[in-house]
Amino acid sequence: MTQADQLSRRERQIMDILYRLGQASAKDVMHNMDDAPGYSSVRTLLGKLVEKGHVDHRESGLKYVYFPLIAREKASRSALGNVVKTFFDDSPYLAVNSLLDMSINDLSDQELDKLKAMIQARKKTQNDKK
Amino acid sequence: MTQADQLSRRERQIMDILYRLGQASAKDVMHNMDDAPGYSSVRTLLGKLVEKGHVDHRESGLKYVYFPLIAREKASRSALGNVVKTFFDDSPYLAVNSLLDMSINDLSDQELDKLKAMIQARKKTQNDKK
DNA sequence: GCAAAGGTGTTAAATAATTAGCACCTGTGG
DNA sequence: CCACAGGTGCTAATTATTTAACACCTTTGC
Repeated sequence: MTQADQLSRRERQIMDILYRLGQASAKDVMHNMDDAPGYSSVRTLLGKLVEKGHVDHRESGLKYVYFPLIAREKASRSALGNVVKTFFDDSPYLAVNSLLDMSINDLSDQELDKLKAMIQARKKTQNDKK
Repeated sequence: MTQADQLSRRERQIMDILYRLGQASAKDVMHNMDDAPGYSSVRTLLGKLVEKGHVDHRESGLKYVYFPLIAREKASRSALGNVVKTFFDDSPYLAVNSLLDMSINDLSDQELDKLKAMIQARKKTQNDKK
């Protein structure tokens, strides 16, 4: 059972915002929801996430700033893995394929070169192991 | 606001299963949840998803088989896009990078070759446009 | 024919999520 | 000094989600 499966609708929404921003005050979170509830509600939700251990907060001047407790990178792997499993028959190849396809206009020549080099390196590694 | 933001915890869980399996009976769905509620509950949830227009069903012999109404490919793009936005600063490059990195052992030499070729083709297209 | 198995539709209850309200505390500017 | 702005903690009510139960219908095997 995955992590996100434990969270309610609003809780996930907020976690995503925290991962996107890195950290955020209650007000920040509210302003980043396009169907935001009241300020008070957002605060309650954040408190619940702290209770559940998904989020922590520190004082920043007069207010609190909240941030995820699971590192962004780890969470990103998990999220990516779920998408691959759910929509790409657990095949990273198909996922990369689709990702390249849908972002054809967002990738610079330079980035494409780097990806090519990275793939080449992977091949080398595999061959070494044989 | 994304599609999944409208669904409750259980509803998303079920949608994911339907996308993973392509189609499924209520019993199939239940057996694919590792924290499954009762059979009756699953049926209610499925009914709600039908009501909301996310899912349809057809008779298959004696029972119903449910399937998502939004095509898998479209949904996959959306899901992938969300992950890129949430965890990779909206950069497809970083996402592909990470995906290659975490699945190094799952990609065959052949697949790596195909990806390389695909990237090469993308570069060509870009150059042609200039 | 008829009981058992395995579906369905519908309804109602319990639980969880979501929202808002109020009292309080702390700097800030006049 | 004191009112105001902008936070916080806590509590309560509403609403949505989640769950289960019951009555019924259809096929299957004896």
